[in-house]
Amino acid sequence: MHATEIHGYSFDPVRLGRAFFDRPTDQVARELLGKVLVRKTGEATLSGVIVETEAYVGPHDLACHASKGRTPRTNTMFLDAGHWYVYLVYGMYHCLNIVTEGEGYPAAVLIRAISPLDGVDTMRKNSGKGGVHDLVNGPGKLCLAMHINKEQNATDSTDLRAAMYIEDRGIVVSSRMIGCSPRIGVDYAGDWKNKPLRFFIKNNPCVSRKKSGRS
DNA sequence: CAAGAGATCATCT
DNA sequence: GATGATCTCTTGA
Repeated sequence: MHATEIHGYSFDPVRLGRAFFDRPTDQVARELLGKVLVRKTGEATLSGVIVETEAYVGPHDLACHASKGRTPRTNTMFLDAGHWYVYLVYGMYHCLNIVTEGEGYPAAVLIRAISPLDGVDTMRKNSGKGGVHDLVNGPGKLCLAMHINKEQNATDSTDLRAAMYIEDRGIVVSSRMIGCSPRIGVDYAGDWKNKPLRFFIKNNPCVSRKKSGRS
């Protein structure tokens, strides 16, 4: 793939390996900002810079699916770090997560929004509509545009043959560019609904538009 | 602009 | 039988 160039300085992309994801979930969620999600389908390569994430930190986190125990669905979150966890919400939209921390410990990061890089035309075709900024600014829309579904569930992003993975292209996101808020859509989660576990790049036009802040 | 409803179904009780 | 880690559209101030 092409190297990223910033101020004449070229950076060769590096695919993130298991060690990156096998760390505390909130830290992984923060550091995923600025990394690049790459999705290869038969017809195209789609990619974008991750600009919004949420951490679901373990079985004690009442917003985390795994707080209900190990079931056929949540089993994916118990896999080793770096696996994809994809599920259907509201009978209609898929959500893309990447498993974090060690095998047997259920936690993951929800990828909520990206800023498109490659394959914008294909994304628009998959979505059926939308301007560049409205294509992938939300977990459901992101999966629709990038043609992500349960076929990717429980696959390993760190496998060299993987059709979907995350790479570092040398984009630097300093801590003062990062905003933080409660997670979205988890009002049922008791004490956990207010925990600041949503992370986003401040003032980025591709961050999903919903309560508590784009700034 | 904010608030509310409806779509729609896999998953778990 | 109830419930969502969402999104879009409609209503009303």
